[in-house]
Amino acid sequence: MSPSTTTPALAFRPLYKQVVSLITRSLEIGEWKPGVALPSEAELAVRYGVSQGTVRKAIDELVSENLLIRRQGKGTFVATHNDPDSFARFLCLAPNDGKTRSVSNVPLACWRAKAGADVARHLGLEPGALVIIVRRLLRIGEDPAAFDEIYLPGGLFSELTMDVLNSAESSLYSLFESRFGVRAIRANERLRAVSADKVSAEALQVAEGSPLLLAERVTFTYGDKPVEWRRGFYSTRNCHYHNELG
Amino acid sequence: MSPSTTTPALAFRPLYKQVVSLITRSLEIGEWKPGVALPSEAELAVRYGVSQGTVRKAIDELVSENLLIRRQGKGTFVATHNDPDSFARFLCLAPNDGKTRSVSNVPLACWRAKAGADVARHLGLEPGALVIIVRRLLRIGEDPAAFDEIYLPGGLFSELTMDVLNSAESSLYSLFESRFGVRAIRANERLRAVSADKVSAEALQVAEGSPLLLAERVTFTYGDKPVEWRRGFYSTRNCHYHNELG
DNA sequence: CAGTGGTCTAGACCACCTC
DNA sequence: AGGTGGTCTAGACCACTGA
Repeated sequence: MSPSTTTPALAFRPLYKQVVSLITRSLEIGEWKPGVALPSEAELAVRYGVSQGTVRKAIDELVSENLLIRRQGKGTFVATHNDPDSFARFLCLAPNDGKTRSVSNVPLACWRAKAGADVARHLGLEPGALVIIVRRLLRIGEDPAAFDEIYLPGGLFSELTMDVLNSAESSLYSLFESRFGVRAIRANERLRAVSADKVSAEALQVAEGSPLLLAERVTFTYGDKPVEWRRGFYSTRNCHYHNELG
Repeated sequence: MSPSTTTPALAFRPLYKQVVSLITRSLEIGEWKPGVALPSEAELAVRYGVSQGTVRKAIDELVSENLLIRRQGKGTFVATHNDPDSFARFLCLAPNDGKTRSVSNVPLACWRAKAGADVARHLGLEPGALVIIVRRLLRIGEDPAAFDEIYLPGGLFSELTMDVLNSAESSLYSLFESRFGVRAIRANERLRAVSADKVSAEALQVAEGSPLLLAERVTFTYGDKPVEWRRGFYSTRNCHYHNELG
């Protein structure tokens, strides 16, 4: 893998970027499972035929993308949603008073349907393809905080049932990861303010017509492949959606 | 600046972190103004008595914090809100149809007042201190999209008047930077869904009671010093607030 | 103690921009 | 041609972890 043989004149691709690709591929095919340690930087350097510095730079990039986690003196680990650190990484809701409360997940329903045009587009499926729909309530402390309708591609989650949802003790992304081998990496969210319809008003125990925060989310796994489309209605009486602008 | 003399046993501080501090300080005191080029990495290495690699690592960090911008072959520049790249960096509103539209800023009012407990707390001022309050409308294309009430510490913006606001052609942060030497670096935002009161309904041309997105923002400059507290009401009929979760 | 990631250096060479 | 940032290397040493 010497630079001279792998870098055509017009599309220069640094060595460390190639190492990024190779490591990503290994993550993708499951060579290293979530939570386990990668080989040491020195070993990887030998494996890829580059210097340790180049491996470090590649890992730097993957750490900044939240695919890997470094722990000094221990090693470099594959990120996982089962970890306490990145447990509710995609949950932007927080109590107004700043006190931390337990978050609990209450599955309400789970059924199969054919994808409409909208859902199919967001999930990159053919219209009419099988999708699994999950309704659930999220409680923060005692308060019902979010009412979510979640659309999943049938091909990836075929074993998902109400029983499976009920047996899960942790977050949905954690369940997706350990039970279905689907790792959520990043997500795009769009927020709007809407009036509560009957169903969400009831679930969230607010008056029909109350203002709610509507969050529509597409979640991606490796290779920017969409694996979830979600509509969440957030009650912002006791909570808020927080965002850091950098 | 050898490591042995500058790193007490219990609080190890890497050299490059110290360089980060030194560069930040120079930015803070205005040694390098927004938009201009820093000395080359080699020059900085000499200046700080470290290797070029260490300077690079320091700059890497400042680039990732959006304080500096690298341009290969040209140099490293101080980030600025006047730049087309980072023009509306803190604006998360986008049209639903994805088409880009011009964003225009319509100042509505500007007056002085004494800070209430809330505002004082967010701005780190004494209650009763002088604050300047600005009301403005943001149009995206032709649509009124946001109605903002902005609280600024009187000490930093004493020259701010309606005339100044009207004469500004670009974003507010750009104005703060070039006219008042106050550089907005990052911000924390809290979102809620609320019902439109009379004033905001009128400004945004929606029915009173319509659901609106309320964004409360604290903006910080160097050293995590708060310089702005803002309440923005967003109409999400034609726009949405977008957020990327990594 | 040995193994891991983290820092720092010096030097070579490459890609990009401008004159 | 000469400057800038960007990549890559090899090697030394430091800080942290756990047996």
